[in-house]
Amino acid sequence: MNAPQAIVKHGRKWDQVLNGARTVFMRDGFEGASVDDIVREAGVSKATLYSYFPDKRLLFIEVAKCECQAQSDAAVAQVEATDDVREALTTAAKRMTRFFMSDVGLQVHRIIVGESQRFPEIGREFYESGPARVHAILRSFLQKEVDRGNLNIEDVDLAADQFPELCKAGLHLKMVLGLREPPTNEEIDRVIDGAVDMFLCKYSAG
Amino acid sequence: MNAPQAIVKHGRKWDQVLNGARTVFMRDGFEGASVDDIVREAGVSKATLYSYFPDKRLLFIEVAKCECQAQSDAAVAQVEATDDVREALTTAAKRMTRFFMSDVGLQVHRIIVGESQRFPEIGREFYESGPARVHAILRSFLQKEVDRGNLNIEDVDLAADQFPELCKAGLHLKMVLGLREPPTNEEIDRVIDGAVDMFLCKYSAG
DNA sequence: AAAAAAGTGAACTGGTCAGTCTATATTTAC
DNA sequence: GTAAATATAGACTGACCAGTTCACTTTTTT
Repeated sequence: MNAPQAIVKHGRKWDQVLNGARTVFMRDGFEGASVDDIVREAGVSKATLYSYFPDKRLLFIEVAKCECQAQSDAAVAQVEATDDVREALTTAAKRMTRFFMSDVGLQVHRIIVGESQRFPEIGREFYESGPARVHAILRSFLQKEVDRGNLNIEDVDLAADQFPELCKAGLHLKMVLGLREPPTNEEIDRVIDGAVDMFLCKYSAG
Repeated sequence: MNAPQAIVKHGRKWDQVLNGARTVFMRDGFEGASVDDIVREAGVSKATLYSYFPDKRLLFIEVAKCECQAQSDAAVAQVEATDDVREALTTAAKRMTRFFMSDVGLQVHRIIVGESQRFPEIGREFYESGPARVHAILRSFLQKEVDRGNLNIEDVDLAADQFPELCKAGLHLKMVLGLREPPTNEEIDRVIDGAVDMFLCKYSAG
């Protein structure tokens, strides 16, 4: 029964630490989370946590990177699988918007923005593993459609920046600040359709 | 010489306290600013500060409200003075974008977003005195142009949300996270023109 | 089963900080 | 000129918290 356990690069409690940290950081924010809370939640000793991570900040960066990569991968997967441009954009917008409005998405955004002053590398890691990936994928999708003659875009880079902003349209800021209930599906559709309509109005070929 | 000093609603040192607080909060953020730093900067004793404000949080709210009102008043003034729609929108966009990218605008945004979890009323006060005012003014301007027949907008509320988002277009997030230099005037114009073009492409009458 | 690796718990250090208090001084109002 | 209001310095309290250390236990490897 020498089942070849996947190489455990970090010792038995690595996952516990990371899961506990994710739970507490997402609940209490960076400053609000105490390391003692995290080890309690993780069911792990403080010494163990500090044997994995040199300090609280790097632990948080690890958590944020994992969340971001997972979510941004999911958000843009199979956008390129669709032939119809409107349909592809609508799908992408749906995924993006849902993530923007999700509890995890909002909380990561709050913490990253709040801490980016004190710890600039947090901001960079987040940007690279989240928004930058979305931008790159969107950019290459748009370029492909331009080459195919389906879209007519002078400044593809700008267009790839505009589309995600349109998907936020007022909702995102209000949610980030905790000023409203999560939007209904109808509200999300209204924003998404508005975004796609406006985007295609400007950039449709012909 | 009984010069009728303007009614000092708050004692002689009120302004000193507020100015010192603004300086330190803008430099160090909310958590990063210690009350001792603030009284030192303000040239005032700790007891004096606490005679004006019951706690640090309310002091910060006062500072943030002042900044926001001043800035959002300036940002939308005289938008309605122009007859040409494109010109009016371009002017509004310029003001908004400049504020979004200014040191004060970025820092207020960072602090508010970071602290809105712990102190929800901070988020509300900020929203009411900033974004909500911009939205209201923009909304009424757009409605007026619709009534005049210059614009054709089904959902004026949505449109008034879309326009400010378009003015951010990638730049804002990068600036908030400290990932780039302030944009040049050319970069700002590129974003603004892109925003106005797209907006009018969708909503121009006729 | 023995050795090596990983984990434990709890106490401890050194530091920070919000908010209070007191006895004293200065400014303003009458 | 006197009383009331306002301001002062800074010590103090009580709490919190990141990160260390150490003697001890459990798990894994061989």
